[in-house]
Amino acid sequence: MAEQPQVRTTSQAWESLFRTQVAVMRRMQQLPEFRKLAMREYDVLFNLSNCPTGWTRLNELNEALLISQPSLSRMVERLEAKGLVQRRTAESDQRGIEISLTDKGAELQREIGRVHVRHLHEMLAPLLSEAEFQQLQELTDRMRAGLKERPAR
Amino acid sequence: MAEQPQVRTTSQAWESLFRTQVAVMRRMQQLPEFRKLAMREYDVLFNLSNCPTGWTRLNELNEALLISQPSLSRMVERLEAKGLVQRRTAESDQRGIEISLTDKGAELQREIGRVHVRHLHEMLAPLLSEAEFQQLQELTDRMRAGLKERPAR
DNA sequence: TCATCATACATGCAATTGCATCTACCTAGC
DNA sequence: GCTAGGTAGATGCAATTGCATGTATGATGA
Repeated sequence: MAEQPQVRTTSQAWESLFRTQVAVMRRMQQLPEFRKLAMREYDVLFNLSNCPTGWTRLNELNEALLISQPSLSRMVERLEAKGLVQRRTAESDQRGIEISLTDKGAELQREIGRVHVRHLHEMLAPLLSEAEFQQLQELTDRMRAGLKERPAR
Repeated sequence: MAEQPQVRTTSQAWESLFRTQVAVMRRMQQLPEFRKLAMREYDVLFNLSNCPTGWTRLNELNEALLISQPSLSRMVERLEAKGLVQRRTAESDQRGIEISLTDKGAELQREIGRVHVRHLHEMLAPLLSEAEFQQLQELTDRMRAGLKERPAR
């Protein structure tokens, strides 16, 4: 049976993870690619591109982001105005909205995504070995899986 | 000699780390403690509380945060107006500003910090073992150490 | 069936943010 | 010493954000 983690251990691990995220993000934000589209907006396109059916509910999308519901609502409005996403009311629930990428939006996502991945790799590859990155992913995947069981609200 | 990581491995590890950070943050933001002070403002107090000398340069503080320099400049202004931080011009460089917590600011930081750590632990402890959290910290610490050698700009 | 309550998203509005730019100070090279 | 170029923060202003709340639809129970 695995040992129960100490308070110091969990909080220090969290702080280290968090600070690493900040350090990487700061470097990413400086890339010229994010002049076209703010990081947060790209994040929306990216999340939409990962959805298997193509269409995502607004509230579901909101859970994957750190912005408030009204902010997302208006951001989607702007992205729609730019022709990057489409909206429709959900069939199963007339209150709900479903969103998907337009061709133009999908294209832009891929374009930025390629550069994004390339820079990320240049930045991260020297830091850990293949096995260590796999280990890191395994640990964080399990954390998210565990969190999912107890939803945010 | 450790194997050189693949592009897929680094980008997937990053995505997993990033998503985990979002999932944890979303849960933290909902806590009633962050009514008093926005997360970003707490983050400033936290960073100041961790500084050994007590005083931190504005630009140095900025590097630990994901907000722009003008935003931080004004946020510090507001925190000063609330009596949570103090400012003074740096001795070594008359252009620079140094910031530190006031007693009131330090008190508030500790108060929120305690609750913060407690909730964090309740949330994270069931997810991984003691050893795994240590491993996670070790990996992310090394990532940051490696990033530090090649500064953000 | 029909009140009652919950949920999904939109909107008014004040606060915060970022971009571009400005000012003050520092550093180099002459 | 002085000028050119760089760095640290501050500020004007438009855009974005969050909070509180509104509107419409869905779910529940007497």
